[in-house]
Amino acid sequence: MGKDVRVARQARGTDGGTASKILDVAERLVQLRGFNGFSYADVAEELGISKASLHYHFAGKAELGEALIERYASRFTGSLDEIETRPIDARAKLAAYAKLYGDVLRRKRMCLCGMLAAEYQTLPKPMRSAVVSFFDDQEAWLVGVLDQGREEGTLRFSGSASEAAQVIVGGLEGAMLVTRPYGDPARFQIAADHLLASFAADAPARVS
Amino acid sequence: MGKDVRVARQARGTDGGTASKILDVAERLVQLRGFNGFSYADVAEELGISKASLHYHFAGKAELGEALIERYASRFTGSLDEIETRPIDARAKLAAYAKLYGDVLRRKRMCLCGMLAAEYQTLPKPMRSAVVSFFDDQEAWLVGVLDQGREEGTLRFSGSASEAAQVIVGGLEGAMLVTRPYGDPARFQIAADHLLASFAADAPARVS
DNA sequence: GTCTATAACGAGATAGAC
DNA sequence: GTCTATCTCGTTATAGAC
Repeated sequence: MGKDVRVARQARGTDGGTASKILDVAERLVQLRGFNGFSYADVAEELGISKASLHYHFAGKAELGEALIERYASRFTGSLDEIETRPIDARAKLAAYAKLYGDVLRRKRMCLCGMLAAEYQTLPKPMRSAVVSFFDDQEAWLVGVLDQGREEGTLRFSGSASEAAQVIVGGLEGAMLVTRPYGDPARFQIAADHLLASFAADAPARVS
Repeated sequence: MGKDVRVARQARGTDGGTASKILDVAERLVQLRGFNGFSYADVAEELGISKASLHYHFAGKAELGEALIERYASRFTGSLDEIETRPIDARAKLAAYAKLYGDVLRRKRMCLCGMLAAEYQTLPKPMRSAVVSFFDDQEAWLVGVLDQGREEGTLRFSGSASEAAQVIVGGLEGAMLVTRPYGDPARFQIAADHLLASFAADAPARVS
């Protein structure tokens, strides 16, 4: 493996190095407790290293936060690409998309960017931009699926594909948000199924 | 006005006294920044009083938080009662319900309990219970409206009314959550309209 | 009911040795 | 890369005067 690849993986926190482990722990803590609900001390203790070492890898909490979103978004993009490679129709792609959210919830976590959306007003500017970009990316991918589904006849919706994509992202994030206090994944599934059904073409259109 | 009423109003923060003003400021700060995103110092400075005075009215942040949810839930219940008095069908009641959320969002705020749901894992136990109770109350009211709508033929949905209520609460909370970073209320409205339409009976049923 | 003062703790961050 | 030690500041909370 060339040095460039190694450096790139390290920067992205995809290898098994310390930076990667820091991101793993911090990511879980943010998804569970929020960006304002964890500290460098929490991460350091869990990894058995000092707070000072954290600052070597990530200058400050803001930079750590940026790296968290970047890696999370990158992984999500990877999952979306993988779904695109499957020989399935658009409706099934939508179901696979919803399952990504369900997988996060089954690990007792909130979507990283959904959590950060709640804390949006307290975030440093670079993190804010990254959160919005995450949602933009999600919706751009969904627009492609929705257009495909409308063409092939598996999906049906009124308004623009962009609007429909916003409805889907909001619906899934909200289902995660409200489900977590109840600790019952079935609750999420009901909302997700309803949402998907409201875009399916195999039932008569209902959204005027 | 009798002493009992006065004491009760004071306890609930519905009069214009100091406790009420503290709740007003704290409520806005939590809805904007989250429970872990504001401090006693923030509230004290805005009101021009000392932090120590805050502790006279609310022993600690946890007690302030409980009082916040209690008052918020109580006001919300009042709004639901008011909707119930209107001579309108269930579908219109559902639209009025969604408008309550839209009103919050137009003030740039997140639903108090939606915000607290994100921070759920970091909340003191009494606050957690109060948050869950809030959602339970919302859904109980919605169940009544949904049953009415199904009987009178203005609403249509598959599954139990309870499940439908969960879908509605999650959908509205999620639309608020994702809309706020964009600062565009129209985004919320699109999601809310879609949600309402998916339960309306004037279009053919689509949720299997 | 409100104040000043301060305690007690935790947060993010830095210096400099190893 | 990682450490110990330290700094500075913010946060919650309390004591006690007025």
